[in-house]
Amino acid sequence: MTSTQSPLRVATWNINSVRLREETVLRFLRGHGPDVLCLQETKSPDSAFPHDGFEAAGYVHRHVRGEKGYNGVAILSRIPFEPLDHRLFCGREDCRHVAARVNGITVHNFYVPAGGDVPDREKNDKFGHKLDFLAEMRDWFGPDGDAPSGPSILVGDLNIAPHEHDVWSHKQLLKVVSHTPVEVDALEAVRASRNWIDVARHYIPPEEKAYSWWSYRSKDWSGADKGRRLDHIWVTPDLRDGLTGYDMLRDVRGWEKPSDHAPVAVELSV
DNA sequence: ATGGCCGCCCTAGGCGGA
Repeated sequence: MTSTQSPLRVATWNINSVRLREETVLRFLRGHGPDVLCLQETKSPDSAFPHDGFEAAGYVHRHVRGEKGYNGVAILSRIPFEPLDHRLFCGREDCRHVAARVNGITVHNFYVPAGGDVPDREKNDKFGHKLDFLAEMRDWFGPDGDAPSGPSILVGDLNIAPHEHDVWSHKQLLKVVSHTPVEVDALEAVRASRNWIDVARHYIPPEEKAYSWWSYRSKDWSGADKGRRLDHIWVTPDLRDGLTGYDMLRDVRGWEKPSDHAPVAVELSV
């Protein structure tokens, strides 16, 4: 029986190639020191995952699911965990989910499909895939689904910025994939499936802008600040009273050769 | 105010990202 009162810190980061940015991840681990780091878009087959550097940095527990070139998720931890079975979505073998049980808490790491350019499933299969993926998540966590029960944390690049101030311009992004009402509704249905708490908005007032992603295309990403909050940390209501902190690590987006996503992190006392 | 930028792949233009 695990019994701790020490804080558990969990971070999530779309790293956009873990092999290209191994040193960047190590810099983050040394500086921020989360207990658990969930990565998305590792873009690495498992046989080529850069285990050695993370091992040396103390993240000796790892659960990785990668494929060549696309997608890929991983959980790195300096505390022991029980690897859990991943779930396949939309009948595909792609690597968009991985899970583990840490100190009695189930941690789900997701990379939701981006959805392509056109927000219409009749014209764009990728958008249909995104909506179908979200519907399967909703059903899996819902009353008739068989997702693991008990205290849980759901993190990842969910590729949707749900609230008005999760994007730089609500009005200008209403028809842009990541902020369309149909996607926002689909994500809300996932959230409602277990009454997940959106930890960022638990701490940040709704009228305050909050972003985790800025396009590579902007010459001055920070000055222009046309971001979106695509990366999320949700917890089940039984963990609400354990929440002790939340961070969006914007500075990391400004490091040398950065990912276009910044890490976000939660701390809880469990 | 939308730009055009990244990273990947049986190395070079095409795909996916969002």
